[in-house]
Amino acid sequence: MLIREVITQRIADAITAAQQQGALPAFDVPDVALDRPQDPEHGDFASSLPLRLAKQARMAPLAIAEALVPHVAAGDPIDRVWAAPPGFLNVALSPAWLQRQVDDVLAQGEAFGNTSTGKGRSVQVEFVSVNPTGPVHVGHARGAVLGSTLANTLAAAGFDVTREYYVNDAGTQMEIFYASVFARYAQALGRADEQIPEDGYRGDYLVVLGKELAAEHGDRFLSMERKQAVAELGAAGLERMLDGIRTDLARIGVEFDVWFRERSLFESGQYDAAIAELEGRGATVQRDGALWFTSAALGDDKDNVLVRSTGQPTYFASDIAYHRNKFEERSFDRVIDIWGADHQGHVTRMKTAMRALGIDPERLHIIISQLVTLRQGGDRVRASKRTGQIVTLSDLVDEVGADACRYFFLARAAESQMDFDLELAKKESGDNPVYYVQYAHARIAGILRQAKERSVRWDDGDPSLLVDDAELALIRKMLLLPEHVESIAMTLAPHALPHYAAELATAFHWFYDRCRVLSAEPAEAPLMKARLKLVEAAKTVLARTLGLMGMSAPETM
RNA sequence: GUCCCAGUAGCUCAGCGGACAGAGCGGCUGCCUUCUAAGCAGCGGGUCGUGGGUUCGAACCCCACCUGGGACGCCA
Repeated sequence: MLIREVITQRIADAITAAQQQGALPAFDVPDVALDRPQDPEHGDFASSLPLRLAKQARMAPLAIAEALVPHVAAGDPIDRVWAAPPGFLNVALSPAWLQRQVDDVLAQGEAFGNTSTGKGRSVQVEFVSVNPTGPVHVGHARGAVLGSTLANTLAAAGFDVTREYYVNDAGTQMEIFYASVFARYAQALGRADEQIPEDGYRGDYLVVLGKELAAEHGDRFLSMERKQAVAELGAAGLERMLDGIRTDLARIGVEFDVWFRERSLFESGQYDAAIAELEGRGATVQRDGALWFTSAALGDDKDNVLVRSTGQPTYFASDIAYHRNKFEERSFDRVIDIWGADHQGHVTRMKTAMRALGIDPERLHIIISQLVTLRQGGDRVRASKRTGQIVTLSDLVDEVGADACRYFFLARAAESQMDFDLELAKKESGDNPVYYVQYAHARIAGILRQAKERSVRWDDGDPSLLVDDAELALIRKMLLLPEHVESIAMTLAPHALPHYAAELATAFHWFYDRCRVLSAEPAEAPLMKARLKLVEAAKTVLARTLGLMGMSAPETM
């Protein structure tokens, strides 16, 4: 049970008790609305409940707060409860309880930070899903980092998480891709007359791919029947593109449990079944030779084509089948999609489609990750594939490294457009928040390393000796991790994590500056051992936080 | 024209119904005989885009407008 839940319950009980004894009039007990006040003067927790209750109770807010104080059960973990103008109820945790949490953190080890929020419910996080027609660029990378961190955090919060990449290996764009691959392959074999289609993929990476395929397969596809050659060579090209995408993503620690093929929806009949169900529910109409989803009648701003007059299904149609598969075939309790800003217009119609299929759209959470602008000094480079200026993920990792890449992408809310400052990310100094956080971990590791070299044992250390403000502040900060995990699982906004990591590092650096840990003085041995416990616990929490963010926790720097 | 996102310190961004609006970078001052100064402490810096409204209380909710970005295709 999280400490905030304990406090919440104590206050709720206090209201009931106060009412029973006539100190407060009768009314329904609302949510306690517990805050973590910014100012330490206001305690560890604060409730503005009395302010909200004033009208209902017909009492002054401060009087309500004062009436509640004597009814909040005293004793661990609460040290003090008091009313503060204009009507807050403040709660301070007891130092003794805080000290004991050090042993608790050590006992939990790598599991510290876990919560039972998810209760084992299943959640799928589908992210990146870049069309395998080109390399991963920095805009996709933001979604990749966001998705993997969200997945890590949801797993920590007790959800059964599936990380999934949707491979668009069907549809018109792939036909164009296959034709482009074939042209580059033929060109690599000296056939200058083979041209990239009008709207084909012209990136240099396909020239390279064409040469590789030519080297591997020779000219046998040139003598084959054209249609079959394009299909077979295209399939080989697709797998190579996917390998490249997989490799690029692995460099920033992004991995998937499932690579779901769009084609499988057609092969298994699930696509037909989804369309048939929409038709059966009366959500479609034939018009101008095409099959339309009548989304306008369901509240969307317009209808959308499902099957073109050519008989070709649209991307939207197979995506509906895909989402039906997530909810119906695989029964995920929740589904989280992370899409780029250019898919924003797709959100409403997908939710509308779910409703048309009888699936509660509330189970589908779509996060739109906004554009990334790369900045190098004063110069700005738009990171968008369609403007022609491709800045690949691979280039970015070469430039700034995986950890900086992850930290900077994570530090911004998904819905905010962001600037990625390459200069700052590359700086190997404390100006760079990445190093600031990792340096704290390396400093901790250094202390523990030296303690071991001196054969110091600290498993019998007594945390009740930790009374310095910096020591208690560090403990308090450590204990916030599970609250952040829980909150991120609800808000799906992991950008709180890097901010928390920086705060935790600050708390440690302050402690480090004020409290010497290692000592050769026998008289100081008990305090040293207590501090070693604290330091080890801090290392556990910092490493876990970095782990959730997919970043490394260096032993030395 | 319609829809979505953003507008908070010189810059990049947190905060999104409560107690004097925060951090990092940049600027200025101090602090290394002792566990890594990739650190710590301090100073300076803001009509929270504008105008209304709701509320005991608004950066946060509602309405209108302004600015920037994105989306409005039988592309994905």
